[in-house]
This record gives sequence, structure tokens and C-alpha cells, in this order.
Amino acid sequence: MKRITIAEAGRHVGETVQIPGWLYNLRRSGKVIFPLVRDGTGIIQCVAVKSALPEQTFEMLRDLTQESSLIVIGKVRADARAPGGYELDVEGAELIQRVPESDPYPITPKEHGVEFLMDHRHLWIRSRRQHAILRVRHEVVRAIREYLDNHGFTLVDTPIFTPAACEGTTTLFETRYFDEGVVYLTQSGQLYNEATAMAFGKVYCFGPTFRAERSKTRRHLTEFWMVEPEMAYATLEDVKELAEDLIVYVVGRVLENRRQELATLERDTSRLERVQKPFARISYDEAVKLLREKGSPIEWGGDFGGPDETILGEAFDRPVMVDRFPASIKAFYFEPDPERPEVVLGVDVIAPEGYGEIVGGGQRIHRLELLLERLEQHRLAREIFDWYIDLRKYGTVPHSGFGMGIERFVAWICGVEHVRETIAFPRMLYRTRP
RNA sequence: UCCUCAGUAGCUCAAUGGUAGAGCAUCCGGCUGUUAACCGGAGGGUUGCAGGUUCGAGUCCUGCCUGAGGAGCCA
Repeated sequence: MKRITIAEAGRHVGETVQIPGWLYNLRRSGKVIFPLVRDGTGIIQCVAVKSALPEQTFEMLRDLTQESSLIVIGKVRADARAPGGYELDVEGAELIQRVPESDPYPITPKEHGVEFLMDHRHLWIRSRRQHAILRVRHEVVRAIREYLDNHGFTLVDTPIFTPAACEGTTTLFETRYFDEGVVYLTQSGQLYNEATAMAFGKVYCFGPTFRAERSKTRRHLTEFWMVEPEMAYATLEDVKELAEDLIVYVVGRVLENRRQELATLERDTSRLERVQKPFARISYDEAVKLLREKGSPIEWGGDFGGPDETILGEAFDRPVMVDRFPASIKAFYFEPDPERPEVVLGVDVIAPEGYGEIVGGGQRIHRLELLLERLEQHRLAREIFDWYIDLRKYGTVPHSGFGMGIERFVAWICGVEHVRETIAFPRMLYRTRP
């Protein structure tokens, strides 16, 4: 007898098969019971009729508790009444483990609060909605890698332990490192990307990053994943095109391959269909003007706050790219605009519908003298950056790149309120468990 | 660090300063097409903690703890 997954059920109509899984829910109606079995690939409604089964099997199924593990055996049948399109007429079942009723599965098919669900995150990820979000995340990650791999980028991952900050030290997690004293958990692979880009041309790193910010909002985690492409011989304009092309591609792949999950999430996909080239492109100056017209108190020279990003995002029907920020609000490594030295060649991509900044990047300083000047201005110790300075001594070229935050991106695609739902085990200001 | 809101049954929530209650979950019973099934019944409480006001506090006051949303900072 063939063992199949629920996703494959459609190819086995009329066959008797085994499906190993867990009891998602159970409805009873006297002599007919309807166990809903999930297996990670989907959920299938089974139909167990008393007269067609040994008494022991029927009673075992009838009294089965939520999330008990079992292997159901039965014949696959197409049925218009079934949510997935297929049902399984039960012919037998093997119980693997019965969840005791004295300690029932805590997550019921009813409503629960945030704290309770987060405490049970290890179980919550079995639920339909959470499951759908994490499948979309997987698709997003796969599409990003597919895109970059197909466009000549080499994956060169960068270290997690780092001796120094990319941007200020206040937001770094410290950790003890043998006899070296304190090292930090990376907040970006960018500086290393600049080295690997000079070795490989076009590179990216993809991994977790850490920010010790005491932020407690729906857009923040202390540990989040970022993909960071970096290109040698590339300018701000090249980076804007790459970001635009990548985002359009990834959104397209999710729409293509994860329709069902987006439906489960009740995502308005028409908003995603509109994510096509070209994105709106405005300068920081124009953004400030627009924000002030819409009532923001922002002054030229200030950074966007959360509400500002929301206003900007909602002003356009697709992501908007904002470039040329005041040098004073950006990190030390941004290349100044040759025509306006007070602004730098940086760009942020802001997602629509209030999801905020999903991409940040730009052109890096490539001239040695300017880099040394900037390090000094930012009071960054030259010794720590010796290897980074070397990159400007040995064949320096204009180069550019960006970072894209995976959780914010996935939150936007899924239309979920909080980034904590877009990673299996979120790390936040006041939560490191489970 | 600051601001706002909230903590009552395993969960989600009710309860004018006057006998702590419902739905779900659990248990018992009923139902041959249920769709967060439904119907009948049962058990289940240190009302976050410590004080205070009051004849009487889940409710009002003070402090603390925990959680949520936000600000700053950021992807």
C-alpha cells in the first residue's frame, strides 16, 4: 500500500493509501465521524462510517484527541464538499500517540491571545495560518536565491561574530570570545560583502543579523534575516534597478507558487499584482515635501519615523524608492552625491500598506581619502577597519549594494500585522522563548 | 528609557461598589454529511501580587509584577 502526502492526494483518486499525520480537528455525527488530518503538506477530511469499520477502529477514531498522531488508511475520493477537493474514506487507522485528555492540546480552533500563542509558538506553527506564512517565507527565500543565482551573483556568507560595528555600537549584542574579550553579533554583512565583491564581482550574503534595539513594535525583532547583494563597478542607479527587479520577481513567484497560502491568509492579491515596474522614484527632498503636505512635522535633515514611512508607503500603489538622504542621518560608508555633497547616494525602498522600509542601500565610498575622513568624523577606530581600508588601496572601484529584511518583506506579502509571525521562533525585546 | 491600554476558569471574554458568569476546551449522553458542526448535562475560580478606602472591592486609590500597542532607534 502506498504512503502519500495530502498534497499528492489528487493523483491517487480511487486508490487505497496510507497518510501519516496528526489529528487537526474532529467532527462527529453519531455513526459517522469526520477526522481532519494534517500532515504538513495540507489538511484532508476523512470520513469514517461505523458500519464500514471494525468497532475498535471506529471507537479509537471517535474518541481521538486533537493533535494525536496517527496513520490513516483509506480510499481517496474527489468531493466537491471537501475544502481541499478530496476526501479519504477510512478503511483503517494506526494510532501512533494519543494526546491524553488530562493534558489536552492547548491551541483550540477558537481565539487565543498573543501572549498565549507566543508561549506556545512551538505548537502554534502547526496552525493553518502560521503554517501558510512560513510556507510563503520559504517561497520568498527560494525566489530571492533563485533570482540572484540566475543573475551572476555568488553566495559568499559573512561572519556572525564581528569585532566592530557597521553603524554605531549602541545597538550591538556583545558576547565573550575566549581570550579576545568582547566581540559582537553582526548587524549587517555589508562591510565583508564589499571585500567579497572585489573578489567575485557580484555577491550576496544571506543570514541572521542582530540588533540590540529596545524597540517594541510590530516591525522589530532583535534577530532577523537579511539578504545583502553587493556589486563591484555599480552605482546607486544599478542598485535601484536590482532592488526593483528582485522585488518584482519575488512577488511574482509567490503569486505563482503560493496562491493557496495567500488565500488562507485572506491576502488581497490584487495589491500584490500591482507590484510591477517601474516603482515610483522620489528624492528625500520630495519625500519631505510630500510628508509635510500630509501633515508630518518632519524637517529637512531628519530621518523618517514609523508614521512617515506609513504615509509614504500609502501614497503609492507599489513600493516607492526614496534616494539622496542627508549625509548626517546615514552610516559612514555612503558615497556623497558629487553634485550635492550634503546628501548621499543611498536609497530606501518603502513597501505599500504601511509595512515600512524593506530595502536600504546605496553606493559606497570608494576613495581612500574620503573614507578615512568619514571614519574620523564618526570616531571609528582605524585599527578595526584596517582590512576595510585595504579595499580602497588595492584596486578600489565604485560599488553598491543593499540589504533586504526578510521578515518585513514576508509580513508585507502575507499582509500580517506583526513580523513575529513571519519567523518560526522570533526573538524580541522581551522574548527569547521558546 | 518614556507614553497609552490591559491582567477574572486551561483559552477568549462578561459582571451599576452588593450571591463571580458565558462560549470554547475537558468529561458523560444524543445525532449517518459535519464544515471553528450542532443539541442536552457535569466538573472547573487565591479575580496578577502587596497594601489602603468602605458595612461591603473583580470593580475605587497607591505601589509593584506581567503582557500588548506605540515613541525614540531601525530592516
